[in-house]
Amino acid sequence: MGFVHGVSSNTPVSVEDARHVARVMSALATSSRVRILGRLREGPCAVGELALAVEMEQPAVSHQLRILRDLGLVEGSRKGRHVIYGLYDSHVATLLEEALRHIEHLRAAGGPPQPAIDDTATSEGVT
Amino acid sequence: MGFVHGVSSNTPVSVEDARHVARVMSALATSSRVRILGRLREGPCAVGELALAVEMEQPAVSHQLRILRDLGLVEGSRKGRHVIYGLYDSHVATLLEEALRHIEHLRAAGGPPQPAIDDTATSEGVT
DNA sequence: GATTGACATGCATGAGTATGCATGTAAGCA
DNA sequence: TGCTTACATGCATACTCATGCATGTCAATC
Repeated sequence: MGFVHGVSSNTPVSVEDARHVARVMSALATSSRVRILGRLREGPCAVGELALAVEMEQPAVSHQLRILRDLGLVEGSRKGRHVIYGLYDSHVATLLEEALRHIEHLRAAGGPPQPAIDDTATSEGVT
Repeated sequence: MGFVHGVSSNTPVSVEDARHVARVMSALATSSRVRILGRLREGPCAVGELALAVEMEQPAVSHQLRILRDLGLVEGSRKGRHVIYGLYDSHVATLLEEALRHIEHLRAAGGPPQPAIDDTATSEGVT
């Protein structure tokens, strides 16, 4: 059993922080948003283009963008009749990359318990 | 506006990866689990102790532990009549710390849009 | 100013899930 | 074996929330 003891950083997590973390992380708790952020990581783009890229309907994308915007993860600015969205800052990209790196790590490790679920219908709306 | 273009890492995120990320991150999407992980980060401990630490009822903690276990974030081993739980590996701690670092970053930046919601009742069961 | 294009928002629906309560199960102890 | 402690699991409930459809709004063009 490879437990991880308080090796160097055992700062207690306040309830407030926990809530804040949960809120921000909940943005990455849905694959649709992760895909949106993933696309945005490649560069800013308009809503319609985003919808095509992630294969979702425009209203759905707008809804998710609103959430991501409220959380301060993305930012949009009007450009003519388009609204170009992009990641709020590089820190967001870092967070996303850390998440990706993590699952990569899991894959490499052979994956701990890797649920048997096919995951095909995990909060996903597959048209 | 300070958009983040594809400066160096624009690897497209596959749908599969997005789902996986979403799944893992959903573990951190609830403050109760974040608190549990936060406590565990300080060192392994039994379920009852955990329940006291995070101020939740034992069954609730068990339920969340099951989820975290299924996701491979924590690990438990029987020690007499107790079951000691701990973070699965240091990578989990890293992920948690990155999340904490992120909200710290947000705070420092004055916080982008910091929703006006009091958040007092955001999926939380305040005894 | 009327029309078309591009997003955003409102509303309703359906699914996932966190929590509480009661109960089941494993492990020490008398 | 019977009892108590420490967790886990089942079930029911309430709630959050992602999506779809319809509609409203802002901007450019004719």
